[in-house]
Amino acid sequence: MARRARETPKLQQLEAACRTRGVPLTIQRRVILETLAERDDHPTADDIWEAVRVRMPDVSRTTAYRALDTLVRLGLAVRICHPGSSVRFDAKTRRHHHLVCVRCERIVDIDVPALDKLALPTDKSFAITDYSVHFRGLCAACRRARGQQKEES
Amino acid sequence: MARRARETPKLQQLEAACRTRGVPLTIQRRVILETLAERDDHPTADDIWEAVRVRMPDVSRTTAYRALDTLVRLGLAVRICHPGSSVRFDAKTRRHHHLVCVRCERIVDIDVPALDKLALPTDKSFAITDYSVHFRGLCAACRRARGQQKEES
DNA sequence: CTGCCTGCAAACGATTTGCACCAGC
DNA sequence: GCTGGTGCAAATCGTTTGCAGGCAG
Repeated sequence: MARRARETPKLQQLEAACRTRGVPLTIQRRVILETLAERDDHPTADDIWEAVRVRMPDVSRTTAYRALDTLVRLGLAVRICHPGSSVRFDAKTRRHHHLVCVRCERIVDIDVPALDKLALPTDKSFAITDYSVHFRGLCAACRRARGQQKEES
Repeated sequence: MARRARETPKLQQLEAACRTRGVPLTIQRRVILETLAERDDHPTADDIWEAVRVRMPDVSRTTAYRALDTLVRLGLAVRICHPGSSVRFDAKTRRHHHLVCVRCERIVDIDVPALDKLALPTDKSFAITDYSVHFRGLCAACRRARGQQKEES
């Protein structure tokens, strides 16, 4: 009980990542990661901002956005289900899957018949009617680009 | 060549859906669906608007947005990878999957160990590093709500 | 001490909404 | 003809950016 503020594994990761990559470890980043890590819904940047303000009334919304961005860059958080900033549509309504380039955010269809008949998990509270698999990776162009400019911050 | 404008299967579906649900079938909706159906990238509403304007210079951007919305309601198109209008974050970076409520757009984590070791498809042009499965359905609350107010337009 | 980070306000881009007119049924 | 759709412009919402001061290393 008396040991100093217990370090969650996430915070330890943050410290490590900051040290390794020479990124300043600010209080804001710490609190924002902590807040995000406590939740298992999938909060928006604004949700996080609201939550963080309880402990830290002076954080600006901008900082919440920027810190989340940094956490993603450091690999401590992920953006869910949202490549790019605008909604995308698809007229192909039958089951199929997607390749998403994590760099340029291009999305392409992929047909993998073997994945079209996965058993739907039976969840008590959720009536599942369909699914699709999102594969993340680098498209050819981005793989080439990244190969050149090594580690980009 | 002389047969009248070939009806793509998508357009036939549109006609059927409109008739069934009493939704007016306008030229704009027709052209917008046609334009969307021709593409296999995953265009944004604006992309579609640009493309539609080639054939129909007077469509408004608003109509593109509204028609796409209608097409989704009619089940002729889907929104890709984007529940809600803002980015969501998750501190859980290890592989896991999601249940997405198509009505309230809530996203919750689901652990399905059986799905954690799917074989990654080998795509020539895409270097796949990870994946996750998105299950779509109705959460308990929405299932109840929808049960009551039957078919909502 | 130096540079990156933060806070604030303004800018921006995507999407939505209110209203008058027009087209499908 | 009635209802719902369209076009336009303004409003809104989420997110980004430019700049001056502050904190981590």
